[in-house]
Amino acid sequence: MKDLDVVFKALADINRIRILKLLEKRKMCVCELAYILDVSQPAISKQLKKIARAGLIDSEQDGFWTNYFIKPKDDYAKKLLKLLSTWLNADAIVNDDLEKLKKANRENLCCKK
Amino acid sequence: MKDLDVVFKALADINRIRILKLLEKRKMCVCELAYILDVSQPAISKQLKKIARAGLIDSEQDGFWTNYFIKPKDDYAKKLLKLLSTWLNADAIVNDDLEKLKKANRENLCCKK
DNA sequence: AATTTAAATAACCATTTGGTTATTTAGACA
DNA sequence: TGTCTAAATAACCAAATGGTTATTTAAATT
Repeated sequence: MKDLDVVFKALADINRIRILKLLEKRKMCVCELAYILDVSQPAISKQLKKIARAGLIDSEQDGFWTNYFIKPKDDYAKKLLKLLSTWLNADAIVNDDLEKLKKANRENLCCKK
Repeated sequence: MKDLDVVFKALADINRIRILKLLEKRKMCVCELAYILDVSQPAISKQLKKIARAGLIDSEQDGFWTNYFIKPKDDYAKKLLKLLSTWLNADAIVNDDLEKLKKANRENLCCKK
């Protein structure tokens, strides 16, 4: 039982949903997400940790950066992420985020200052 | 967007999940749920309100009692409740609750004191 | 009309949540 | 080796959560 409520909790926040909708498109690093959601880097780190603990995402080192990506670890995660991928695709906030994502450039956002 | 995170929030609590797994079996009144989950009547009322606002359940008057029952109001609710119905059917807590449900008798639990 | 009973609401409290700024950690490269 | 830089962690805070007890509301019965 414990596991399932952890997964639902991971999905029960607008910013975490926004993160997941972004990760549907591609791997992303912390600073890109912080830029797009317009919250601090530690806030994103904490949210990612919560999503990761729930078994929805994983991460890998990539040079300077840590890439986070969708990686469902069990049936709960698999089914819920699949559902989520069918939802919010016409949502205003999500689409604004995706617009911002197109312009986002890791090298400019993070390193250069 | 707002709607979806409200639905996930409604599912993001063990006691609310337990309530929904019970309502999968049959309509129930507040005092039956309070007895089975072993929390106070107002606690159940609050949880039910949260689940109802998320569009997962509805209620109807039945004599002295108010019956609550599964009633998904939109696609979010429909799909998530369907998933939930396939999960936790071997869960210890859920099965204990269902055992207790078999013995639960509205007339004895509520009215008689 | 008065009484009884289930459920809702109010008031309260401890814990959790989700953000912030400041600091530490660890990988990449000069 | 020493210096950058991205990400993690620590410390903090206001708001939300989920429970409690006490009280109010509203439906059903006498």
